[in-house]
Amino acid sequence: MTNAHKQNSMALFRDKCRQHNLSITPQRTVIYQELVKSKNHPDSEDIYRTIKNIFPEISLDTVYRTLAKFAEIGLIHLVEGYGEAKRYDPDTNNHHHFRCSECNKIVDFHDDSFDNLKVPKAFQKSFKVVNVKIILEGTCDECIKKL
Amino acid sequence: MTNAHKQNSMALFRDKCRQHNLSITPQRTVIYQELVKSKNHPDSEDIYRTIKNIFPEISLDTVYRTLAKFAEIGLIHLVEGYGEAKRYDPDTNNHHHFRCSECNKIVDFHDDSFDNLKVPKAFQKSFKVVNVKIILEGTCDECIKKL
DNA sequence: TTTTCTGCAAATCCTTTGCATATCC
DNA sequence: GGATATGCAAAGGATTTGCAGAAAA
Repeated sequence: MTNAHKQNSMALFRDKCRQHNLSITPQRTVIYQELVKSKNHPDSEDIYRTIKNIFPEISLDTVYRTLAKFAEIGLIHLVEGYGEAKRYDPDTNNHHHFRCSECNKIVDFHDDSFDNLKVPKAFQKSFKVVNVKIILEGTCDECIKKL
Repeated sequence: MTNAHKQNSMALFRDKCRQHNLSITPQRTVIYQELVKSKNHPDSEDIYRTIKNIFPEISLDTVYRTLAKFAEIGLIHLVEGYGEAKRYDPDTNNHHHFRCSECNKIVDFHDDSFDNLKVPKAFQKSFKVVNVKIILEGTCDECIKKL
């Protein structure tokens, strides 16, 4: 996160909380601060461990609840782990996936422009990229009808 | 999976198993057959439930072990759920992620060509796509040095 | 017959939930 | 003061593990 973003982040935090009628508690404040400082896309345990030092009475499930809530209101993003079970695909040919956020259905699709993406040069130099995974997220045709 | 693929799939299964010195057991055979038949990217429970009818003595952890093994040798792909804890990102600006398969580190990157992908027309018609998630998978600079 | 796999049960890891108390607005 | 959040403890779901017997190469 850039410095400009860091400076504004606490204001963003307060605005977002007010918008969604969330109380601004010391726990939430500290959790958000730690998250903004972090560089490694932490999980709840990571945040909990860090905060314990400066806020010993905080509980792990508050961290879980708070991070989930932050993600729900769009203050932060969930980048790994969806709480879902592992799901498998017997088709190993090149294709991509759409996942419906409502019913968790996964639909395959093929698209040339998605297949031919060039990995950024900065990565090719020092990283070995084996796979490019693309997931479209949204609402599927059936769920649109239901809503 | 197309008919051509289905016809070849059992041969593929046997070849891959032989290549990796895996015994061809009834359990593995049935699990792979069910997976090929499936259309919905099933999880271990789904496969287990389906197989129970025709193979009542199979155990759930065999299904878990088998699917993990199949994915390991590249016979099938893991498409959802990484067994990892949920991880969060305080940066809500447009960017993408690289994840190291060795150390699970997640690195942010920015790239215009990735930002400007056009969602396939077939999807725009009947699906509502809210987000395009791109994850590069591979080995990071530090882990390359270690290996 | 030697290696590999399976089934069972127990354990583990991540996460959620119910409830009483404490805190925020 | 009423709504909301927290902490604790217990429960839950998904997955893994250790081990002994069974099946594969």
